[in-house]
Amino acid sequence: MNIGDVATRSGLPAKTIRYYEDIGLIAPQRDLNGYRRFRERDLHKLNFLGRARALGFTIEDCRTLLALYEDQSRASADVKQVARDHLARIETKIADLIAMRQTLTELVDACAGDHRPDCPILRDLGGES
Amino acid sequence: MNIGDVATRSGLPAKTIRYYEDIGLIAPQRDLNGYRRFRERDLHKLNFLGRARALGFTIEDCRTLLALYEDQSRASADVKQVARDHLARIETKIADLIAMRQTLTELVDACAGDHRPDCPILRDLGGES
DNA sequence: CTTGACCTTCCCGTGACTGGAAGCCCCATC
DNA sequence: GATGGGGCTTCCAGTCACGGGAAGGTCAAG
Repeated sequence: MNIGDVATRSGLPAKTIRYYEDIGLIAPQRDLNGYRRFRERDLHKLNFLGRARALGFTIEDCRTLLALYEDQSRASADVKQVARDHLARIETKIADLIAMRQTLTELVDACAGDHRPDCPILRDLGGES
Repeated sequence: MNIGDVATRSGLPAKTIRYYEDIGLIAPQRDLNGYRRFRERDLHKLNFLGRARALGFTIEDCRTLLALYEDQSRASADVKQVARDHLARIETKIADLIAMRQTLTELVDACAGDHRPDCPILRDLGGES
């Protein structure tokens, strides 16, 4: 398979796949003409990466997870720890965003949104609340 | 006031304040020695920016909001639109993160987290669900 | 006069790509 | 055999909102 084929089959842009090779996540072989040649195993790894990235894992998390994936003697505790740390970061982000949403919703609701210049949103941002 | 003073009083790092000047959000005067000289009005703007950023507005949003803030003939509808667009982006992010949290929670709960290699998290990422 | 805190500019690095330029390769068609 | 178009290659630059750190000027206290 060439890069276009695995791009289609993995759903990842070719650019991203090259990037993943650059940073050492995958190591496809090369044809004599210099083209990358991907095997099923590479495609499998790319799908793994795509799923992990979709769950919000960082690239470094992905590197760790891939290594654990390939290590038959891993302990599931190690995997769980990575996932739990990530989950904690997500919880924090959600909480931050919900706080923003709360404030923003209040401000938007309080704003008349008409042709007049008076605006509670700007008053709040300006500290004149 | 020098940059250190406004940094303390606005809660923004000096680096950030210089950056805001670089990109044209503020325009403090200069002393003869080249030091930036901030007036109350600059500090006020910085506080505005700090609050807007804390609510997750992008820098470009901030530029728009600041311009509206200074424009006495603005329409509050314009401000509201910026805030509503931003709110929509936040809602999307929250939804994405909650979906991730859901999946991750299920996977973490399903994982024994012991010394054994068998791991539902990796099985899922590997597409062997 | 020296010390140390503060200020200046400038450049590089972050994360995870994305866009684009310049150029090679391969296949099909005329 | 020339040509055209799509796919592949590398490399460089840009994204966003700063942060780190170097090299050097400035100021107030002792």
